[in-house]
Amino acid sequence: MAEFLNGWKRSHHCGVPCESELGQDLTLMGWVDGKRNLGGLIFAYLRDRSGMMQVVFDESRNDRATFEKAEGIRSEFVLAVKGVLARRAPEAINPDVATGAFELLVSDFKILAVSETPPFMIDDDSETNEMLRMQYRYLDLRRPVMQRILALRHRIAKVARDYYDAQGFYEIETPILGRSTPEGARDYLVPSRVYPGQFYALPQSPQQFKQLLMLSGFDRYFQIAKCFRDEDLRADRQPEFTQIDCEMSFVEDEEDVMAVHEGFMAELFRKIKGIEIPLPLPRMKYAEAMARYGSDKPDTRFGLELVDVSDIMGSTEAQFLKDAIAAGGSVRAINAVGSADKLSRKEIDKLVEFVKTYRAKGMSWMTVTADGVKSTLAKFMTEAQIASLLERVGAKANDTVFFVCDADDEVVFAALGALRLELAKRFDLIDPDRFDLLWVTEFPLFEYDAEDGRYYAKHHPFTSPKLEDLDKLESDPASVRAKAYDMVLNGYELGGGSIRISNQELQKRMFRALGFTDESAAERFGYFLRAFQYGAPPHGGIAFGLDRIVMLMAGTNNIRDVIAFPKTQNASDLLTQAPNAVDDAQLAELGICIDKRGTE
RNA sequence: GGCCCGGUAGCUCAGCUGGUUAGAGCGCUAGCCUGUCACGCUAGAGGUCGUGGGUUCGAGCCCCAUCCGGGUCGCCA
Repeated sequence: MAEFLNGWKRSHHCGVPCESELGQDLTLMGWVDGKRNLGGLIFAYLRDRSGMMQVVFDESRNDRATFEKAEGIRSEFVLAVKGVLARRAPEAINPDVATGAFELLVSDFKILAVSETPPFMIDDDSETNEMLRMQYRYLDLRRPVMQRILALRHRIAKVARDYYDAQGFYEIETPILGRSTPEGARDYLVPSRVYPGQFYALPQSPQQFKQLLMLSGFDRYFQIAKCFRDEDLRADRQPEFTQIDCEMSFVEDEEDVMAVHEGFMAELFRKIKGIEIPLPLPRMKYAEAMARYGSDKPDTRFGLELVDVSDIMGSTEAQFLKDAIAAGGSVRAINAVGSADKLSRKEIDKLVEFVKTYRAKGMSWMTVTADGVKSTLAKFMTEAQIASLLERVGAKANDTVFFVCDADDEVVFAALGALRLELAKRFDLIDPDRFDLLWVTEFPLFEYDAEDGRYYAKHHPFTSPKLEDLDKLESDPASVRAKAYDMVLNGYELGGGSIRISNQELQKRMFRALGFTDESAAERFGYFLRAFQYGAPPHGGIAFGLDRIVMLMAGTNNIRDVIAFPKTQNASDLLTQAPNAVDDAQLAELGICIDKRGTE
């Protein structure tokens, strides 16, 4: 049934022909996108990645064999079509299609491939279950919206290559098969056949290699790099993802690095969105981001900022608040302006349950009316305390104020940060056309892990501390700030980086602060530390999440939509059925013995 | 590992307090139709109700277990 092209050459893509091709003989190729058979006249759209063109088969014009063949075409058949491009009558123009004023009057055509009826509609309007879309990803990708997103992804990668090339960065590949590093995310491991019982690790990022490239004198490096992390997934997290990874030499100040890379973001928005982003971008210190937004990746497109009310609430009769503050915590509030008449008691209770998922023990609230306040806290407070509280958070009639208190500030921030986003979603406070870009700077260098009873590097152990905080490295590690920066867009972390430690003495102090002995540091990072003995230039860098950039520019909040062949939340590939069991001979070759009794 | 939501025709869904033969729209198949574009009209096919067990005179609906997909907390230097 299917025919060969037999010398036919495509003259145009389907979405391209316009005024200038009118009256010409064209040859188009593509997929049948719906057929309308009116009897002696058959219409269909032919679709390719550029768009669609209506093709017309006419019993009075076509010979009988051609017309009868046209009656047999079905959705998703692949056709090659020859015909004359004609203008449609004004009343027959389809304003919803880019080529809607034209049509191809078919003289001859070939069926290049037939198709089964697809399991779901190939269009942008149908809301098909994502499981099915992933099983038939090659069909899902035919949908115009998916074609647009992957084209966008290509153009973003192209802008990155052009921009960094123009800035003097070399694109250099680094290994996929590498060495497992103990700290950080869980590694994907690949067994070695040659060394039974030993493993390669897939890179979580090219971090150490790019720093070595700086030592090698390449001065500026970038790479569009696949990275792998064997951790649980989220709507914006996949086990394999792509970074635009950069590193540059002879910089010691964060500003030197940030200036180059905010230029990239501005270029992206200019070329992709036609939006001018004023530079420099706003900078916000980590401490401010946490205090105002309860997040190190604040969405600054709306208000509902956090307010510290510890001093006022600590002076009330509410013992549970006083205890938390005395234990080093705080009471903070969000004023949900104008929400009192929109939030029922039941909905407020739901919000209380919501913040509990962020480890908050509870949440108090206060609704303000013209007659006064109604609150779970009012019984603990004097009139004057209520008045100063309302003034502090700027509350007026019809506002609801929410309070979270905990002995651990992190819990307060996490709960109110999440509540803030939830309220914005609920009351539709976010302008979807707005792009708020900023840098978050001065991150803490360390993170204390209560379970392990030690400090961990918040970024990684090669991140440089702020030089002015050096004297606190041993005495007060929690207050040491890092030369680290994150780029944030609309509440998403788009990328992050740091100035690295290039000074050997400082690196040794850093390892000691992290609880490594000289021996254990050498054991884990020996080759890397040795490299720094041979002349390391000061350097720093950044890595952007390409998937997240595409996601935000495409206007989706699902990372799977911007990856051609994504994985499910359980890290499986529904199309290829990966991962899969392998036969015993293959395992034997790798020296791997799997105990199958436990797995049944 | 925890919590939450979902799984009924090819697709999207409805299915009441457990009660007759499980429905609708789209799609599909066949016929008619020369300006359609969500074509129209007529007729038709199409169901392990995710899977296994249980309760019951009777289960799509209730209970238990399990699989799959999604969201989220932990996790993600």
